[in-house]
Amino acid sequence: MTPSDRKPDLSAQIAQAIRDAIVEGRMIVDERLPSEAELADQFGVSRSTVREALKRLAAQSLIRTQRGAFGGAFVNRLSYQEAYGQHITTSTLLLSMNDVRFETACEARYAMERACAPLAAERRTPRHLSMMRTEIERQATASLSDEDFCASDVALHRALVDAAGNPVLSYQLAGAVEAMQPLMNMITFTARSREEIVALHKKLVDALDTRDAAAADTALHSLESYTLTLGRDVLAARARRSATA
Amino acid sequence: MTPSDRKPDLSAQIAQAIRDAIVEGRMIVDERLPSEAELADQFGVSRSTVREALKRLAAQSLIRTQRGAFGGAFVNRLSYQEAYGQHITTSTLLLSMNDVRFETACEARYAMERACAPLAAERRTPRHLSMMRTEIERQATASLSDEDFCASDVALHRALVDAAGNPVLSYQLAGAVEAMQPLMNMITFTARSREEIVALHKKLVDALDTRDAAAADTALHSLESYTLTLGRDVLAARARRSATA
DNA sequence: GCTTAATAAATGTCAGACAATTAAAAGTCT
DNA sequence: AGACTTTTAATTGTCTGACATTTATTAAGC
Repeated sequence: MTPSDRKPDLSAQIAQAIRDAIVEGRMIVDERLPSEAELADQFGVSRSTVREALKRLAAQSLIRTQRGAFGGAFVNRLSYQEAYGQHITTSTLLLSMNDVRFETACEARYAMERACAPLAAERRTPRHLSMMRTEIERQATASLSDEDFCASDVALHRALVDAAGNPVLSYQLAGAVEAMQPLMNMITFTARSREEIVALHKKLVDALDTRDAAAADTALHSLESYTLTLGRDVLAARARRSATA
Repeated sequence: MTPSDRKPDLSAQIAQAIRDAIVEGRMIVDERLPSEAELADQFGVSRSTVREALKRLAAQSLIRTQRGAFGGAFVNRLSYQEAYGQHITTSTLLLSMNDVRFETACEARYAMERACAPLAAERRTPRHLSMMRTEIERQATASLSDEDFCASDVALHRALVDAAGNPVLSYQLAGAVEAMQPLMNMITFTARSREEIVALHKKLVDALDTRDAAAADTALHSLESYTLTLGRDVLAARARRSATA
């Protein structure tokens, strides 16, 4: 009855049928799907329609295709790498297209980072610490552009997340952290604010170094409120500009 | 040189080109893409190839299509609803296909839930509390199947996440919580274990009711370790069975 | 002015052809 | 027999052209 529940395309229906089979485990990883011609027969549609369905599934990394004899479409083992990529694309678009407030995204990001701070404090390796310290040094470089500063910030926080040693957590948080980058990029980081951030980053790494979960939590809270202040200033300045213009 | 860097299909290349335009903001929401025929001209390919590219984008909810005169493909505003759906599908598959250990998924899930507990304690409305209490009552019903018990568990935890009042956080966590369900479904909940879980759920809701973030955190910690125990028992039993078989 | 019919633009689907790729099978030479 | 080469068959990738279906606009008729 609603305008959106009209029957979808044949290719969408077929894609959904195969997707269900994969998600419900009726088809297992690396299993070969019937050839396009066979699928066309089975579903009673043309090969073009089947191909469109398969392309939909390929776009979600559910299948991969191989040409040639004994080729075909195979159920794809979804790798963390592929899942990361999709999650980041989706999260970035979700934020940019829905006018998500800076405060909201910032809050979500730091809430999630705090979630992995205790685990990171427990499990961080020397490699994690040195990676984070390398980024902090880079951030102290005066000649760094705002964009590069942001990128380094993301790299540091990514290291924090990875230090928790839980790939599922890393996957889930990658989207939140990376998707924030475009929002962060609109901030102009003054020399003063960079100093402040670098100091807080140092506190954070030192806390992880000494396995002090509480101190790490505090550092992240400080970082959140400071980032929030910076973001608010930018938005306020922008609002003033548009009011006078 | 690696086997994977061979040039992808034309339809994949075209999809990527359009995807870049959308992600980078060169095409804005609700903007109409050229017709399939025009795109075929522009890219110098046939209409079929263009269609396959568009289906890829549609599978990611990046575009929607409308038939008829003045129809065509339009840049789609990615809704939270669509993003949820994709995130859940991806997360579920990632977990089921990569032999993620129960412990890992469980840890990630509760770490993220604890992240929103303080916000939920602050912002929960009476509606959230009553929703959670309704689910707890249902969980105390002896006749409930294991599957329904799990579903109610997910509903309760979903309410907890939503109580944090941050849609971005809700989106990110939906995947983690829902993707756990298949793993949880393998657990047989005895009457004794259900009592225990219901008691912990009550503690959690009471903590939110009194806006006691620390108590909520404690309840979630207890829930995590208890869930972990249940999961480990199941896995141990399964290991015994397969050893004797 | 309102209703209805024609129109045109677009996507959806189909059929058939050929190109490109690739693993297996068959053939050939030493 | 074994190593190398050629052929073959299966399968995906791409193109062309046609027709069906949908739908907003336009025109016609009353």
